[in-house]
Amino acid sequence: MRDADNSANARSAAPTVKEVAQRAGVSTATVSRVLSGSAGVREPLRSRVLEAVRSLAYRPNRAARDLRVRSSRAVGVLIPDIENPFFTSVVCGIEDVLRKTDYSLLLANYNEDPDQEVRRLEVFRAEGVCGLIFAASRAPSPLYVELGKAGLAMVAVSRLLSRWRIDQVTVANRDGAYAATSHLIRLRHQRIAIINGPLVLTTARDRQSGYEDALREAALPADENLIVHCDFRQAAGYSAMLQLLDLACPPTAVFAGSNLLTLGALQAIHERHLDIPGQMAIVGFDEMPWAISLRPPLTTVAQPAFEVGRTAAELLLARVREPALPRRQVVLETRLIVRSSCGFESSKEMSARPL
Amino acid sequence: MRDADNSANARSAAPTVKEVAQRAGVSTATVSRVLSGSAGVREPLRSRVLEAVRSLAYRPNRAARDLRVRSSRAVGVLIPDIENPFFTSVVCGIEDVLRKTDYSLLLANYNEDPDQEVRRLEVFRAEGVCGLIFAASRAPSPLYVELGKAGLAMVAVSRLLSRWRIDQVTVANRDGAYAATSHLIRLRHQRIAIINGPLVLTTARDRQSGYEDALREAALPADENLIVHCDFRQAAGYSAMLQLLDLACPPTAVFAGSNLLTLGALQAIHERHLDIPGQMAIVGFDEMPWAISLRPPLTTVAQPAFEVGRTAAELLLARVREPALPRRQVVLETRLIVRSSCGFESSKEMSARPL
DNA sequence: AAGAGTTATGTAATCGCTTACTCATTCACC
DNA sequence: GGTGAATGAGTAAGCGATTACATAACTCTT
Repeated sequence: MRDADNSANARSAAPTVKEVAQRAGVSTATVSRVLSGSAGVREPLRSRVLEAVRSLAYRPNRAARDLRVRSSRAVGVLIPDIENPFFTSVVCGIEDVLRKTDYSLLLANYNEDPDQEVRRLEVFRAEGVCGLIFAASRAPSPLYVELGKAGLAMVAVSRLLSRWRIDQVTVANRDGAYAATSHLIRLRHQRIAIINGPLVLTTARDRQSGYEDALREAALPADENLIVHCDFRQAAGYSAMLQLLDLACPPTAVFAGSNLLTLGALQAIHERHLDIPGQMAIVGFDEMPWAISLRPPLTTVAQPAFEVGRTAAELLLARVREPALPRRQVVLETRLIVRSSCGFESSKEMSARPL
Repeated sequence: MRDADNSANARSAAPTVKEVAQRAGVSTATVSRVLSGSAGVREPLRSRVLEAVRSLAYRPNRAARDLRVRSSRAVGVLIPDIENPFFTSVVCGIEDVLRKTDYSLLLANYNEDPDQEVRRLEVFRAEGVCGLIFAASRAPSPLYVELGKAGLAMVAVSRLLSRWRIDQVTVANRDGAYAATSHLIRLRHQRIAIINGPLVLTTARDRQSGYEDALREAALPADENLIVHCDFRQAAGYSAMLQLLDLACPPTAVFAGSNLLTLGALQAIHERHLDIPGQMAIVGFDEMPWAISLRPPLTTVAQPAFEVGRTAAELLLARVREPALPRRQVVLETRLIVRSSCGFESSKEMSARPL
């Protein structure tokens, strides 16, 4: 029962173990053993196999291996928004550790869309990834828990869902938000707004706490109108800022809960031709390589995104190799970088600010 | 010869065709036929199979399918720099068309490093992608041609290597650069510098031509000192700009040949506390969502990155399905977006500029 | 030097799926 | 109604790798 020649689409006959074995004068088992680096194959054969592999430019067929072993060497990385510099940095961190292993990285972006999110997850499942690093959407699919129950190694980054008992790596969101808000308070702002992501996400919830804690500590009233929640996209930040600007009594400062929200807010402020920080101070969350070239240079809470990625990859690898490991949760530090989008403690603008 | 139970890592027994067949009371062949949507399976059986599939939540095992068919349903996308917004937009475009098919996307980033580039390519090869969309590095690996010869469907985006005879999608780089430079000339600049990528890449070469053409046409001398080549990273743009600024007779305007170069140049100018456009005008290449929030709002040549991605994906799919198609090369338009980083035709700064 | 123990290699089954081929129907037409 | 063609469903052979088991080839030890 020969199949028809389907050469059309196929690359011209890649060599197989069989051919390598033949050329080296050994069995396929021996070839496989040499390649997997395992157990003993003695010297005469060993190098003959290696030589045959080299001369044929043999690369094992992944599909065959995966089928046989029932698990692949690929880790899936699922991010909400590939156009968000924070996540791209995280990906770079993941790559940095995976590069040194023989695991490969499958990246998928779901564009903050829960439907696409499950679609991508299914692809990963079908593709048989051996592990998954992800940042869930605002409305995370139950598929995650299902995959977890099925024994897939997983680690959540950045956005956590509080009740999940899986490995996680995130940053000190509360502290960062607290630092940002305190900075604004120290600068004598009284009406401080926050533009934040959806509270389902711990990211947003923790940043919210930091903001509220700082306000409370300074005995500043919390004005409901100054708190706006939206998704994490730039367009949302833009509308949110517009909404704040249109308030009867608008804020004098705003804390934007993520880089894209910051960019959106900035855009709105500029469109209204307001002076920053003179008429509106702004502090962001997340560092961007071009933050210094923004108008004005942006004061922001920097997250160690690259390190988040590195850590996540390390946790994942550890769990892939040792599924029964106890659950770990790592929290990395944030750092307030003061540039000029909020003014300075003793600046002229400050004293000129209307109270 | 039963294998040992390797349940440790494996997900708990996913259902197989066999089980579906059993439950539906048909043969595995029938199940497969129903699922592949092919040829005739008559009504009583057809829906029984579908029902069984649903009730077992059956998903075909990709590894098995790929092994059998000797080709996968995954297209590889290889980009030079995931932190470059241009490429992330391209990826979004690709995703947008792939999403509507049953092809999945495998994304890899090589971080402008030729070594990593071949590493990633090998992974794709091993993973058995059915097609490849890529932007090659400054020193592209011969592995590309090898893959091409082996019959892999490929399309090059953005960065072309002139002698390759493969499907390509790019933009009107010469025209864009010409427009940018002419804009500067119209604004009465005489010493116009260019910070550009390596000339091996058609991207850089074409932008160079546009720049030179505009200069020549205006009978402006081409000063070697004002032309600097480097890689496409932000750090390179930064050093390049510094180098220009340190010239005995520095330029009054600069055309930066990509978004990251622009950001780097901007940073250098800001660090030197020079006024833009008063002391240094700048025009960039590539649009960024936050271009309007840059200091100052950036005048730039916009490329339709998303469309580049869409087109590339469409070309690829067409070629996967019909490998013998004649080679196609599509060039998309660029558009100069004038904001304020170059000043305006009749602005005060212009007349005040020292000649 | 012979048996026991150890290690190196080969044999062949198997992973889950697709599909060429075979056989059993059904259908159309005279 | 009988024959040939067309169509539906089943059988089973692989795809290329890994690996349990069998076997052959060594070490030792006494």
